[in-house]
Amino acid sequence: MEQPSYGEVNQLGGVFVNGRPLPNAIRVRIVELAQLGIRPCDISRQLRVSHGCVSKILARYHETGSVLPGAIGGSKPRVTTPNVVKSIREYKRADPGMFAWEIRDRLLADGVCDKYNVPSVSSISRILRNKIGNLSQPGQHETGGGVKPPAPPIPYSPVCAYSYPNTISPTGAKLGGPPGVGVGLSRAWPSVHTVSNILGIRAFMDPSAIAGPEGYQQKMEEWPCVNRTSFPSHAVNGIDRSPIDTDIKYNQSPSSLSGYMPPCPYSSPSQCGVYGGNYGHHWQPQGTGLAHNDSHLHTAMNFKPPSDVADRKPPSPLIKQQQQQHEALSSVHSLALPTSAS
DNA sequence: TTCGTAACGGTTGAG
DNA sequence: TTCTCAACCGTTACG
Repeated sequence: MEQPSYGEVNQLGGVFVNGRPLPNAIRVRIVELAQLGIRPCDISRQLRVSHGCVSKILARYHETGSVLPGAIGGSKPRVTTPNVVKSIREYKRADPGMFAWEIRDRLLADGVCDKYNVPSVSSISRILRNKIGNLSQPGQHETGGGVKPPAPPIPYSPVCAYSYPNTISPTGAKLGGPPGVGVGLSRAWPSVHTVSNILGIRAFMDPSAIAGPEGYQQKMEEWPCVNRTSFPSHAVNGIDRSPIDTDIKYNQSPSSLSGYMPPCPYSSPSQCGVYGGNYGHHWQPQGTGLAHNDSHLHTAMNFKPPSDVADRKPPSPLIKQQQQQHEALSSVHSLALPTSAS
């Protein structure tokens, strides 16, 4: 794919990459602020993220307990696994007059599939037509009961469980507005009691504080803060998402990184690129009085048990996701973000 | 003013 | 290797 050359600037002056999720750190921050009682509209203004996005992220968090973006791209796991096809074939063989909806019910009743991965009636019909045609359409293709069923052409694993993988899709970061858009937070939030100052993220969100003299002109791939290799690369939702490191197209070489920022003092899974990057020149959280009090944030970020999710989605991936998320959060918190000035 | 959400244009990755 | 398609993304605009 084409690497995004530039981020875009939204109406609030925030930088975003169209089509890509906000950095995890921002997502986490949105939830943190919300849990601190900050209104979504204030969060939107403060983080310069559209209120729609804030609303989405918070809604998603409330619904799933996850701040992580969903899995982008790819295809849903196929439900017509060889096992399902085999079962359908057996049902049809036992009762050639069986309707697709009956087969569907039977798949559910027999536990071959569950409600999440049971094929649709149309899918079953397609299976009957394409894969078991000689059984489903005896009038046309019946060649006798001894026909050896064709081998399922699909080489996927016969796993029925349908997962809804969520991935960490951290992407670019706030780098400041475009030339002329560098409206510092100090203008919109002049008080030292602003969310930014309270949480110590002014440099993070303040283009004037973080953008170079050329403002927002760097290509995305040149953004020192955009480097998804800095994100957790281990399993997400039970899926080894090690490729997640490579799916960032606008990464950078370590040399370029060091050219913009001191070596990240944080562990690699952290979003040092997001919060560090350019901001590192202006913001040295470690060892400062703005040391991040992550205890309250950890408290604030206690994720809801996915009780409501269990009924909506297969649970285990989400649990793993939340574990992943917790690690991500720990990573974020390990940035020693100065979320509290006190 | 605040908030929820549909529409939109974009990215992504499995098949 | 390339293409397709359906998932997701965040922004914008509207109510």
